[in-house]
Amino acid sequence: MTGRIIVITGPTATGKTALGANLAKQIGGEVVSADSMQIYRRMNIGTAKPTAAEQLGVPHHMLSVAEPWEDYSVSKYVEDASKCVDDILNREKTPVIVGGTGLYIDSLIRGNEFSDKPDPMLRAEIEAEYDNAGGEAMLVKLAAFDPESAEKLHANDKKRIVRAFEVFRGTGQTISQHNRETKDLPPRYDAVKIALNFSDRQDLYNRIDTRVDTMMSAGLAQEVRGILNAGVSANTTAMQAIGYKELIGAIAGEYSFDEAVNTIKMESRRYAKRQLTWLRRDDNVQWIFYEKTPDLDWGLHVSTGYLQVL
RNA sequence: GGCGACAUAGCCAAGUGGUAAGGCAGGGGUCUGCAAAACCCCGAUUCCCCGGUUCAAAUCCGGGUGUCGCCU
Repeated sequence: MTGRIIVITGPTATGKTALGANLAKQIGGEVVSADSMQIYRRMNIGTAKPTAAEQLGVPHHMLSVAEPWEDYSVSKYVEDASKCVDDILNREKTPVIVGGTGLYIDSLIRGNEFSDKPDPMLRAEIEAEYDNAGGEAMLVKLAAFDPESAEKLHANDKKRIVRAFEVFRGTGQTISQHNRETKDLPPRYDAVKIALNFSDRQDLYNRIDTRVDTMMSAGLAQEVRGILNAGVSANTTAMQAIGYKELIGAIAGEYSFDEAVNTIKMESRRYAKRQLTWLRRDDNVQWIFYEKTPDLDWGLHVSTGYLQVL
């Protein structure tokens, strides 16, 4: 039995949060965040995490569920978020997934199983092996047990080559076989995906730039200082988030805050571009294109229209 | 006004006689346990303009133009 869920996604700074909360309120649903960084507590300004006011009294799930020093990943997300979604469905309400982390959203919908337990020792071992042997040699070794993956991966793609070895050595099954099997399974949820974007890329970029300025005047630098003072290491995943890693350098005096702000804007634009690349290959997304600036009423109108048709 | 240096892609920049490095930005793409991450692909028929020397010029010569510096 698959439940009907709604997804509001799109690149950063397109107004997903506002549309998601309003839509959920309108249809009596609940929001489940799908944002890899809003997962973390203490990171509010820089992740544009919805404030209590912005949540409009609608229940929001999957926000601030981990500390910045904790390890978190897709598999944990799928595990936690699917519980939220199932619970909402059991209460006869509609889950509204809101966020820009494509991998999290797709994995949640498909109900991906990341069954094999992670073994940090094994991974470290394979990473050392990669560093010593080099990418090309590792691909040759990989081809011996998983030619399919070896062909697809680039020698420089250390992360995925290491993972291919890790899965095989840990489970005895190749990652390509595992992926093929999960792909063949029916999706766990029946989702209507709505993606927000702008007709003109420049409008998106302008929006991003002004939002970064807004974050700075809202005290992003203070937020970063506070997190560092709480003892969070700069090399955690959370502190590698855009806005945080750049400000850490400015706080350390490696460059000026002005330079940091410019870099944050640039990195955010590049991030938005990658998000669009992810979404464009998905034939199941319904797009809403804004002109110049997000239009909440129009977005609500169009998305409720999609819900009636689909 | 005089002297000197420099002019190469949107930006930075290598190349000083043999057929235009590289970096950044930008664009496109990949993505199944760190995903706001990681990885891949793409750019100058031409080097400020005009003429000359040469088999061959971004490279040498002459003249323009522009920018910067120094001097009156």
